[in-house]
Amino acid sequence: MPDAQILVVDDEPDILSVLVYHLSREGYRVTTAVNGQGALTSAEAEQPDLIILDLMLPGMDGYEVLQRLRGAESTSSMPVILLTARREEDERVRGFEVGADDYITKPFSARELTLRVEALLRRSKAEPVSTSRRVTVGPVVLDREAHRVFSEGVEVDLTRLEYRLLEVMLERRGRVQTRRQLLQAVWDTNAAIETRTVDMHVARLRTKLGNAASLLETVRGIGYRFRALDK
Amino acid sequence: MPDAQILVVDDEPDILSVLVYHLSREGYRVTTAVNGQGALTSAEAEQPDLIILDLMLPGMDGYEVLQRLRGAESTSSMPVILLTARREEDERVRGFEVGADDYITKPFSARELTLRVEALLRRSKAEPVSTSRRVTVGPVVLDREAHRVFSEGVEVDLTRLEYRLLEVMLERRGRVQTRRQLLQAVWDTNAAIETRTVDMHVARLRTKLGNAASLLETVRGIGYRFRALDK
DNA sequence: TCGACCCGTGACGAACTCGTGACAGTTCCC
DNA sequence: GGGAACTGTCACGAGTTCGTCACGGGTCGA
Repeated sequence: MPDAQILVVDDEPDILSVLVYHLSREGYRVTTAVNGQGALTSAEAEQPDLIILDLMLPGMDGYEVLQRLRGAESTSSMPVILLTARREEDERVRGFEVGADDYITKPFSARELTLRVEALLRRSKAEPVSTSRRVTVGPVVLDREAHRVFSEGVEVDLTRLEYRLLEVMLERRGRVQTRRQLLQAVWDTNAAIETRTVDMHVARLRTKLGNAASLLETVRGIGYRFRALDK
Repeated sequence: MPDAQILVVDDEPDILSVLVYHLSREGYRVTTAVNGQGALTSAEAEQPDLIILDLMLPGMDGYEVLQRLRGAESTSSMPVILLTARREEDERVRGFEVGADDYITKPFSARELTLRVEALLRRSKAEPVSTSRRVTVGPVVLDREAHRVFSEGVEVDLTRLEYRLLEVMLERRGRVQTRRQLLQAVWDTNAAIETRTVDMHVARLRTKLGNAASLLETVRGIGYRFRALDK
């Protein structure tokens, strides 16, 4: 975390200054933007290590900013924490679907802020999630070449969908995946499948993973997340 | 990894030069090609130790290049790293299916590049896959010179296709092979053959292998795999 | 020409996989 | 504390996949 640069985007001066204050005190370099256009420009130009983005902005709202960030090559994998007053699940779901990495609801404590910032920075530094023929997360090993999976050293026998589901969850470890996202990633095209079916497969996968099942966490109201274990 | 020769295939001058720069600096001999035809020719002529292949090429694209490499005897087991900007899963899956050994997504760091190159060279050196006169995996011995096969010390009499199928499975032991891959490897050219026919030959091969048949595993929904018994 | 062998395909049953409804357990909010 | 929303688990039927059998066409040598 030392010397990381953070872009804070918020149009309310009060909140902006609170954010800047806390983050600066923790030793981060902070830059700011007060609207969507400025956010995009700064993100592109300064390549910050993390962005904190308010959803409610004049003109272009947070979703659109996020969507555009994800669309551009140079910012597509930039860690983003969404900031919102709304507790609505729909909002959060939409946020994760558009590609948010984490979420903070107002009002928030300084401690919550820094914890989330640290966690996200650590995570994105840990692994430039890329595709290799073998993925290891804690006690879980997935070997793409052999198409085999081990949990705590023991081979586990997975069906095609279970394997695929695990593969996706491991690749996107640390990030919440909505049921819809999982459907899209695991079940090819927009299959006409109940989102509840995902739960079923998660359950089956968990029983087969044994003790490691606890790493596959439920995020109530949103979806699932495979815990990212930093080394 | 000292003195290994690498063939880099990319039509974009910028990326090509970056690749050449980094690889040369690491001490590799580097040759280049800017399109599919040139890649095939160079691979054939220079027998590089590794190929880095961009997916997006003018004319013949990376998949086709890879497919042709895998189809020709002298290049069929050449280690290939695919290079792509696309993060899509489909692309990756397709890449592995066609026979890529690894994958790098743009943008990549110099470090990631050299790590993957080293890993792959090390790996392919470790298992001198092809053209050794004799392949032994557990109780199964295939003697290329004598064109004979033994299972648990007993000679087994195989037909031409059975022999070829076993040979391919042994060469690629530990890796899942889809029916399509097997068709391509065993039945030369894109024969118009039902994929189910592969099953039939696997079954025939199994009965002849006796107890060793259990090493030739079915991976439901995917294909087959010969269990790798590591020394 | 004939028989022996090899090979590709269709058919079919067994085993497995998967999606869904139902219901119980849990969590969250008021 | 009570109710609503959400999640875990069970059971079951439909669909898929795979192993095996049977058969017919093709090839090759005698």
